[in-house]
Amino acid sequence: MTGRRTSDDLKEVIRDFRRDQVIDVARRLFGERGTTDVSMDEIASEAGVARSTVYVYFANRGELLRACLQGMYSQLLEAIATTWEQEEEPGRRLERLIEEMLAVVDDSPAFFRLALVTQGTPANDGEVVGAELALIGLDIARLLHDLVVEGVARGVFRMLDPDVAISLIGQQIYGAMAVRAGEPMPRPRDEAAADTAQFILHGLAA
Amino acid sequence: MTGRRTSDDLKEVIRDFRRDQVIDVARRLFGERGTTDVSMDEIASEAGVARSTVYVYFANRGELLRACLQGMYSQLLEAIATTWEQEEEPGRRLERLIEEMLAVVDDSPAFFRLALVTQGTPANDGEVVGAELALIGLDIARLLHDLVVEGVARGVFRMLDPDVAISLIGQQIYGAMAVRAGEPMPRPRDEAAADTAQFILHGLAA
DNA sequence: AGTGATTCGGACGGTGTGTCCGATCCATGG
DNA sequence: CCATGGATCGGACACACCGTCCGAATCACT
Repeated sequence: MTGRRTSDDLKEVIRDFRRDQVIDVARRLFGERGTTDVSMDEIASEAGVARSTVYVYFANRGELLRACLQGMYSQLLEAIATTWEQEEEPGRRLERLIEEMLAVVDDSPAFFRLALVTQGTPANDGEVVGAELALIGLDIARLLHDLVVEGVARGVFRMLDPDVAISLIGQQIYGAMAVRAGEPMPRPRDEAAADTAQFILHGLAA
Repeated sequence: MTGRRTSDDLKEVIRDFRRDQVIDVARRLFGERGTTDVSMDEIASEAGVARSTVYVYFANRGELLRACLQGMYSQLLEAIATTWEQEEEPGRRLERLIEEMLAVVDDSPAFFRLALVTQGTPANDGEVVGAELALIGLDIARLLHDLVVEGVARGVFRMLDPDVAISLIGQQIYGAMAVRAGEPMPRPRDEAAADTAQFILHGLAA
C-alpha cells in the first residue's frame, strides 16, 4: 500500500508476497490439523483472498503442498548449516542434527505426519510431495554420509559400510520424528535428541 | 423353528464370510494404492457387492479401515507368537520380530503408510485408525519390554532404563518399516531385518 | 408357495476440488 | 481527466466421493 511507483520488479515482489502469504497460512493450518482436514476454501479465507485467487498462484492443492514442504525444507537446511559450522565433533553434530529435525516436527506435527505418509505413494497429494521428500532424504543422507566417514576416520566409529550405516541412522531418526509427531505431549526436545543420538552412537561405537 | 441354533450359527458364518470378503479386497487395494486413492465404489465393485451392501457390514469408511488393520494386526501377532516359541535368545527373537513386522509392510506397503500417518491425527480416517494403532504399539511395546528385561538379566544387554530402551528400539523398527514402505524395490527382508537387529543389539550391548 | 432376511440399484444431499467467466477495483499512461 | 490493463473477487459449473435411504429383486427356509 505504500509507494507511488510500481515497476515490474515491484510486481514480482508483490506476487511473491501474496504467494508467501498463502503459504504461511497453509503451513500453519496443515501443521495444526493435517492436510486432509483443511480445505482450499479455509486456506483462502484464512489468508484473506478468494479461493479462485489461490488457484492463480498454485495450480492445485498438490502445488501448494509442495510449496509448503519446500519452505519447511529450506528452513531445516539453513538451521543445519549453521549447526554444522558451530559443531565439529561427529557425535555433537549428529545430536544437533537430530535436534533440528525434531524442531521441524514440533513446528508442525500434523503436517509432518503427511510428509511421512506420502513418501512414495502415487496418491493424489502424494506423488508430488513424495518426490520432494525424496530429495530432502537425499540431502540429509549426504550429510550423514560425511558424518559417518568422518567418525570412522577419527576412529570413534567402528568400521562398517557407510551405506548401511546411513540407512540405519536414517531409520532411527525417521522413527524418532514419526513417533514424536504422533505424541500429544512430547518430551523436551533436547532430551529426546540426546537419547536418540546416544543410542545411535552406541550402535556405531568402535 | 427346527435347528434354530444351527441356522443362526450358519448366518453368523455367512455374515463373517461376507465381511471377510470385503475386508480382503479392501486390504489388497489399500495396500496397493493407499487409502485416499481407493473409493468405496471401487472396493464394492471389486468385491462383487453393491456399495450399499458394504455399508451394511461397515458403518463407514473408518470402520472398514479399522477392520483391515485388525486383520493385519492379528496376523502379525500370530506370527510373532509362533516365533516367540521357536526362539529363545533375545537377539534372535528381536531379529525375527523385526522380520515379521517388515513382512507386514511388504504385504501392503501403501496401506502401512496410512497406518503411520493417521497416528494421533484428528483426521477423518485417522482418529479410529490411530486408536487401533496405539493399541498395537502397546502390545509390541510389551513384547519389547520383556525382551529387554530378559537381555539385561542374561547380561547381554547393558543396564539401561527399559522405557527408554523400548522407545529407542521402537523408533528404530518404526523407521525401518516406514522407510521400507516407501521403497519401490526393498532389499531382501531377512537381510534388512538382520542389519536392523544387529544395529539395535550393538546399541544395547553390554 | 409364502415369508422374512439379504442384496441390489439408484437417487439424494452434503462436501470438496478445479475451471471458468463476468464484475470490480486500482494504478498507470495518455 | 478518463481509458486501459492487470489483479482480484465472487459465484456458478462439472465432477467425484461419502453416507443415507428406500423400493424392488433375490434367496433360503419352512
